This record gives sequence, structure tokens and C-alpha cells, in this order.
Amino acid sequence: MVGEAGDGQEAFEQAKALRPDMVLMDVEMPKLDGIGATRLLVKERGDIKILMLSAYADDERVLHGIQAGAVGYIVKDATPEEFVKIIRATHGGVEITSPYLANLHPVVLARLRGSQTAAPALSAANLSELNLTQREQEIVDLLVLGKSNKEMADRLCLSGDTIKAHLQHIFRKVGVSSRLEAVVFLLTGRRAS
Amino acid sequence: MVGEAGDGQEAFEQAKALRPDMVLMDVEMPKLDGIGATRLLVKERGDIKILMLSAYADDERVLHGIQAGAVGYIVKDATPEEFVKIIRATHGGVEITSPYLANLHPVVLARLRGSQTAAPALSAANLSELNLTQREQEIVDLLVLGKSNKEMADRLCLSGDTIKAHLQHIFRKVGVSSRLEAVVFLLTGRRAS
DNA sequence: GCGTTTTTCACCCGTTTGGGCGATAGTCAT
DNA sequence: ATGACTATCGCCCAAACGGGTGAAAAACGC
Repeated sequence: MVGEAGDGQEAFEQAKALRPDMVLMDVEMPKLDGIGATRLLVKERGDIKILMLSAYADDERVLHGIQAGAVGYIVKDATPEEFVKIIRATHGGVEITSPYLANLHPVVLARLRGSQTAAPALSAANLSELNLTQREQEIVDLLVLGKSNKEMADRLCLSGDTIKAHLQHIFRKVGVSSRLEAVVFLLTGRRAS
Repeated sequence: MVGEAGDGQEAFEQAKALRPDMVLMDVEMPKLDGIGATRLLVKERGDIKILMLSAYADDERVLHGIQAGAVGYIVKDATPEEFVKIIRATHGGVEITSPYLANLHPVVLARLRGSQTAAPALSAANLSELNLTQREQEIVDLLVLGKSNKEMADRLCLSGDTIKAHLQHIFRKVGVSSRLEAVVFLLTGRRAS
């Protein structure tokens, strides 16, 4: 946590100066709103990950924010745990999962399509429902990158057997029987047919 | 190919009667346009896969069609080969790959975000660039479902060794070294970091 | 303090993959 | 008809993976 701002103008200034990995941007702010600030920031730094914050899931402005370059959004009535998970997923997601899929795709698409039917896969609810531990989440992050057990072990400085143990738990929780199916489910929300 | 229609009204009637797996729906039609026909059809049969046809890649109406329930779209100036591939991918995609990913996600998202920066993964162009043969495409379709070699072999009535041979070629073409990386790339467009 | 969960690791075993290598046969264009 | 390309399959081998059992230390909750 490197900075905080009370309005869009300030958010832009701070983000420009402090160069954070990501920004939690409220859509509704004095002076310059979240969409405008996002637009400016993305123009300045294409790689910055901006997560929109809105009080409503169906806020039209969220879409505009995403059009402006934000990678996802959180509804304000999410639980603190969900907040943390979404932020972690988004941050991890920058280099770890696809921002399209983990963050943008389910919510935006659900929104796009009217959303009463489709139950998006990696939405906050489902992320929570899986009840993955922190370590397991880290492994999942690497898994959806296509890493092998050995690569994960090297990256996390663990034994290959430990990775295997964690994966077993993950498979159980996710309800699949191979890393392939797990990746497919985690990326698309589809279980084996 | 079971039917053909000159306008939206007729398209709806025919699709209702003939119950095709999918429908190629022009956005611009007399009487009832493609969006309206799509809306009606989806109401009638939620499982039907409708592919929108438009003359322009940035046609606003395509988005409306997708909101109405279409699973993807084709721009009319696509080459015949691209047509076939997109149709095949979409049809396969119904039960084989995610409609979000293979069809909807790249184009719609690119569109959503303004599209000058992001190069979507499984767009028509990239599908063509991979130059997968028909058989290879079939294998890829199963691959992104998380199928094992044995499962593919059973499904396609081939030897496991044959699957392996095809996979080797696919890995070469896609530029990866494992099925995991292949799946990740095919679903998200991201290569190993 | 005591039970639960989390994290870590080891060993065994059978199956699956990845990466070669070669072979046959059909298609297709030149 | 000669030479690509495609599709099929077999064999070999090393590596990776899935699944099980067991276990020990650390952290957390009550």
C-alpha cells in the first residue's frame, strides 16, 4: 500500500509518482471520476492494473472504466475476504493469470449477456466457494500458467512432492482429476463433459 | 446444412422447425433483423448457437446480437478458409471449447477495450496463422477440454500413438512444449513467461 | 492447552507425456 | 509421376504426473 487519494485528479498524480503495481479506483469521485482517471493513467502507463470499484454490480460506468483500460472491478458489498482474493487474483493475474479471464471475462460477459443465466466461473463467489488456502491459490496461479510441478517447486522453493500434495488437495476442491481439467475449469469455468 | 432464410422472420421459423445445431445469422435483414431473430431464437431454444454475420468488424449491432445470445461473429470479408475454421470452431466450441473464449472473448474484448493494443488470441487471423490441419484442429478442440491422449484416442477412434504424433506437430506450430502450455495459450493467448 | 488446519516432505506404484525414430498409405498439386 | 503434405501407427525411453499412505512441524481457534 503506497498511496491513497480523495479524487481522480489526486489519484492520477499519485499513481504517476508512486508507480504502484495496481490501483483500486472508485468510479465515483470528485473533480475527475474513476473513468477519466483510468483513461489518463493507462495513457501514461499502459502496464498499470486498475481495478474499478463500484457500489453496483450493474454499473454502466464499470464498462466504461474497462473500455478505458481497467482490468476488472469489485462491487463494494463484497466481503473483505472476497476483496482480498480478488485483489490478489488481479495482481497475480497481471503476470499470473489472464486479466481477461480471471477478472474481466466472467463479470463483464455476464453483464454483456444480461447475466441472469450464466454463472461466471471465477467470480468472487466461486473463488470463495473453492476455499483454497493461500498456498493452494499460489499453486493455482502457477498452474493456470501451464507450469510443471518442477517449475512450481523451483519458483516456490518447495519439494516436488509438496507441490504434488497441494495439487491433490486442489483437485479435490475443484472437483477434477487432472491438472489439465483443473486448468480448463479455472480458465473457462467448464467441467469435463 | 439444413435450411436457409431470406429474412429474420423466416430465419426464426426455419430454425424453430429444423432445430439446427447452429445458425449463421446476418445482422442486416428485411422484416426482422438478426438481433431480433437471435433474441427470439434464444428465447425458444437456449442451447442454439448463433453466429452473427456482419460486414464490419466494429459493427455496434454485433454487440447487441451477442447481448441477445449469439456466441460469436464473423466479418464478411473473412476468407472462405477462415469461415470454415470459425464455423467449425464455433460448432465444436459449443460442446468443445468455451464459446466465451474461442469466439466471444477475443473479438468482443478487443472491441470493448478499443482494440488498438490487444491482439486477441484465437481470432480468425491467429487461427489461420497456426495453420492447423483439420485433424489437428479436432485434437486441439479436445485438448482445450482437458482430455487425455487416451480419451482423445477413444473419441476419435485412433491409436494413442497417433494422438501423440499429432500433438507433437501441434506443439511445434503453437510454439509450446507441453499440453499444459498449449491449453493455456489456446485459451488465453498467453505464452509461457 | 488441545484439536484442527496448513504446510511441508518422503516413498511407492502405475499411468501418462514428451521426444525421438521410422514406416505406410492416401491426397493433391505440379 | 514425383514430391509435398497429411494421417496413421509402432517402438523406445526418460521424465512427469496421479494417487495413495504416512508423518512431522507450525499456525490458528477456542
